[in-house]
Amino acid sequence: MPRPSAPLLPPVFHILLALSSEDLHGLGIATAVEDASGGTVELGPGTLYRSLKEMVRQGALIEVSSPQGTDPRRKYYRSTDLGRELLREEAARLARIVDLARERKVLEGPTS
Amino acid sequence: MPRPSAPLLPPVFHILLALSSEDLHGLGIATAVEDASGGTVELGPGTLYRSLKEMVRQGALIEVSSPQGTDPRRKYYRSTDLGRELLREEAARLARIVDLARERKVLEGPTS
DNA sequence: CGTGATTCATCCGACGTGGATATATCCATA
DNA sequence: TATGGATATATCCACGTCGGATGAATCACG
Repeated sequence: MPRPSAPLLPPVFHILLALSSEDLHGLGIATAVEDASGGTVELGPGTLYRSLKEMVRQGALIEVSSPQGTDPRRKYYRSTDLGRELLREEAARLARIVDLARERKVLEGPTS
Repeated sequence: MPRPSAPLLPPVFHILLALSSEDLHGLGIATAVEDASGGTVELGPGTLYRSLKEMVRQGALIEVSSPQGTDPRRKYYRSTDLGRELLREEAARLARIVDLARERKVLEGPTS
């Protein structure tokens, strides 16, 4: 069971971020997360479906009817107000950390 | 054993960030991380000392002599070039994610 | 001195992760 | 329309990480 408010679990955060712009189904979320992060974030099926189930139970996501013409096996998900709120808080938390890193000039250095 | 390049473990990242501005000893790092993150990141002794040992082994940190007048039991650590490089990469990775969140306007919403 | 606080360190239970695996069903193609 | 590969959801399990509990040494202070 995830923690109440504290830092969002990374998979949950990335799922919410993927769903911030459009409804997606399970595997669609996985690939969206994968290439939105440049391949640095991996979402195995175990983590994926476990997270989705838990997020629906928690009220961060709802399942919506599949768009016409798509594989009927797909289950599409949409972020709720709660989901957007959780995402916003976590993004703000990360933003503060990145700002701190900027203040300390840790982002400067060898141009990779 | 940590993964090769992939996302830094959060504790390692926060330790490197804490050491980016000054040399600190174990417990000093823990408190620095705690309040730099506004209390959202906790560093238990288990995670702390395990991480420090591993980071020294890996070459991300070195132990330095304690400043004069401080508790001699304290072991002070300093970030190495490798440590700064790892920190820079991870900070850049987080910055990309935050930027993506900004593009999607997820940071806007109820003024908390 | 001696008592409580500080510091480092290790151990262990709890939990999250992602791959392996299972099952069903869709789609392409012949 | 039959068949095989791809797709999709779902569960299970081994592994790794996390942080608290605990221990031991030593410091500061009355």
